[in-house]
Amino acid sequence: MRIQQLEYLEKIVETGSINEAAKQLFISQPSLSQAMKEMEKEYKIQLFYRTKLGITLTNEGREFINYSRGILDQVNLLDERFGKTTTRKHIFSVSGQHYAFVVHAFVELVKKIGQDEYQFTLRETQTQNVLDDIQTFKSELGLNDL
Amino acid sequence: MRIQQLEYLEKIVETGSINEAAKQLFISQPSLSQAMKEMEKEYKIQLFYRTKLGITLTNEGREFINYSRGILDQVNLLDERFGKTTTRKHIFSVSGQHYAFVVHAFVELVKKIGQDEYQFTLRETQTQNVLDDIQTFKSELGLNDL
DNA sequence: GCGCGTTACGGGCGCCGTAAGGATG
DNA sequence: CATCCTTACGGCGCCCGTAACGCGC
Repeated sequence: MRIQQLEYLEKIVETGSINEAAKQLFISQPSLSQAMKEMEKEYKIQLFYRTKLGITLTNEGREFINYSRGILDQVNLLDERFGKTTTRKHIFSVSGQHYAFVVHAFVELVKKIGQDEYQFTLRETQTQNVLDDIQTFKSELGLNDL
Repeated sequence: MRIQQLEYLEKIVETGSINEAAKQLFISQPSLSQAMKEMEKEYKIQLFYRTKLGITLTNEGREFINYSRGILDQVNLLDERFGKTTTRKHIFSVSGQHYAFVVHAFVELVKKIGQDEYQFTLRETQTQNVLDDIQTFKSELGLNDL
């Protein structure tokens, strides 16, 4: 079992959907699905009922995530004490309209640079908001189709 | 950070030596050394003072291992609840005199079979004890140079 | 057909082992 | 020179991404 898998699980429960969780975790949906399968196999339990409207936890799954949170809480304590997040990160933010190529390029950038030194933010909004974000220095980069 | 790395750290502290810990963990000493370096780099801390007589924890290292134990305790709770150890494992034990080739073959076996279904034990002792172990069914296999 | 999750498969990175190096008693 | 740890380097396994599939609305 990897700590990462537990974090994945948390996100899935939070969103109620493997698809949505995968987007927020910046990984592909099959990878996430497989990661959960691995844990289910490792502990020989079933975590979710898979339905067409996302997923719901089984009773075992509910119990499992309680233990999982105990672990993640301890991990967070360690990370906070030993400066995983204490060092102020540089910020790089992009505001733009919703286009697949924007999201894709942004994800690729995040993966290439890594999140050790930078805090990345992508804001998907409307034309005028993009202009405002740039004018107020809320984002470093704006994309419009004007 | 991997849970495995924390378990490695525990063993090193327990034995006071990277060399000895590596033997007990069935991994090579450089691998273990590298695993600790990775954590030190990840959190930008120094865990040990490396001396010729093994290692000793730094103050930061002492604090780190306290957090580490908090995590491992939670992990153990989960493992115990979800049957990592509950299913009784088959036992395969070997008693023999201390020979490098015996240790090597044993380790290779453990790696090949895996520790999911079997509980492996290697007893290194003297000729008579080997005979006793076999006679009392304490071990399944004995090796002597008679 | 669209949206959800799964299965199949190839590639790249990371962990481990072997070998060689450095330091200290 | 013996012991302990580190550095260098190659291989294999594992995780992820792309692609194709199954299934229900």
